Amino acid sequence: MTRETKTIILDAAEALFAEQGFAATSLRAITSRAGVNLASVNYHFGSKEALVDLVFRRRIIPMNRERISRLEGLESHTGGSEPSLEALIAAFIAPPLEMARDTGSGGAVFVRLLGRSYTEPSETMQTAMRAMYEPVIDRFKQAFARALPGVPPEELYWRMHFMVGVLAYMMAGTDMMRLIASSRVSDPPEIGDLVRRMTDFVAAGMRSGQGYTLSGSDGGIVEA
Amino acid sequence: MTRETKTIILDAAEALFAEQGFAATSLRAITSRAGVNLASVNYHFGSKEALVDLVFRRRIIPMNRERISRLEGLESHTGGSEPSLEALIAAFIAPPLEMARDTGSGGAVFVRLLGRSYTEPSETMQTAMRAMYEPVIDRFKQAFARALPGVPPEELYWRMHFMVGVLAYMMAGTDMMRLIASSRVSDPPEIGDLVRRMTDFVAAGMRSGQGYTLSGSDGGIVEA
DNA sequence: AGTTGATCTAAACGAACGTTTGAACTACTT
DNA sequence: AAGTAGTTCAAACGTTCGTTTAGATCAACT
Repeated sequence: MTRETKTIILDAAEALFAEQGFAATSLRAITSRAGVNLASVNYHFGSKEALVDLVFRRRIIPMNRERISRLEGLESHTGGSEPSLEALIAAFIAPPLEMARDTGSGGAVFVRLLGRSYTEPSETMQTAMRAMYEPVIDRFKQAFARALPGVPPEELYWRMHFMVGVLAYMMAGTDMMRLIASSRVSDPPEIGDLVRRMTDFVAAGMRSGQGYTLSGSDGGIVEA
Repeated sequence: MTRETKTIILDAAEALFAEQGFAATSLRAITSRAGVNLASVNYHFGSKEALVDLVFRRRIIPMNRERISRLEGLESHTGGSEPSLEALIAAFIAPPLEMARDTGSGGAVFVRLLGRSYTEPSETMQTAMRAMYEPVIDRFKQAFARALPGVPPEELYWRMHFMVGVLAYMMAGTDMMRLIASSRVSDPPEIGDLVRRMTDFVAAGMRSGQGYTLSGSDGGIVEA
């Protein structure tokens, strides 16, 4: 069956890309893991590059649709009042993290791959990511601006950057600190817990300096 | 001269790794850019893998020494009182970000590379990073625990994760949002500004739920 | 001047890469 | 039963990879 082979290849490629990266993963490794012929990739996808593109497109598009959907749900169900900052953040970060939970359909593997790809420098990857993320970032930026009227646009821009950084790192799941930590804590992070921890952290960061915190950051610390 | 050739190769490799990643960068590309013979890499370093290792070791070790040095400076100069949370965060994030400013000696290029490598999945990279980061993480963990007595160890563990995530993403400098942003803001981020913005964001996040914020999340971490 | 040890050079090694080819196989139509 | 369009297959294409080799070049010391 046509459909099956393509899917099998996509799944195998996804897993290997997440484990080793794009350049380090050969078509032979992919087809071998998928149990299909080497030529299948070029037959069904045209090239390795096109395969990479489809691996991402297949998951990112529904994931971002889910984000937008949750955001619109928040905006319509609150009546006149604005959705809370925490709700906005959760709408943005929960879809990928919940995807990480579903180990069955390969979502978990993809999330790791996506997390790594946020910092992928290749031109192809950058433009592809940009195209897929543009509408999401735009919508959320407006929502955050309404939820944080006291934060100037430039500052908000940076804080959204910071949020993306936190999310990308957790998605990549490198767990640098876990590898190191002398005091090992709860090993399999519960997704609901993680979303809540992250939401609280990011929300506090986004509100900082608005009179909500006691943060006494004097510029003096910076220069040394 | 022995010293020079090794250094020239290290610089060229560093730049290309940052631009394209490890696997996508060939020894021929490195030696060509460095203007040396192809065999030089194997002669001076033994293998490509050993070259990669040295590229990191050369910069990370002094960088982490600087972090520890700033931390010790804080701890000794405050007399009896503990250093502020903001000061601790700045001691951790400023060295790499300031390194990103020095475009002359290649520091800027290395910071991008290092940021990307936080999420590098290869076994070699992971264990190398672990060995270099272990002492730093341990020391800062203790300092943060003293500065945030109300945050339970497990929660603190996650919040340090979040801090590393923010830092790694900014170091990688992918600027996903900048590529997208319809409203372009200040283009070359001033390092001092960035350190302050990031410190404020992370500090607020680290303190969240301690009664310092109005964060309305229902999480059970409420501290008197 | 000549020997020695370190460094550089050009050339080649086998292995692995992405891609292409033409024939075999499969399922379905007429 | 023959034909056809879609798919799979083994094999090979030319290229590039990391690494190795043997000889040239150089600086320093007896």
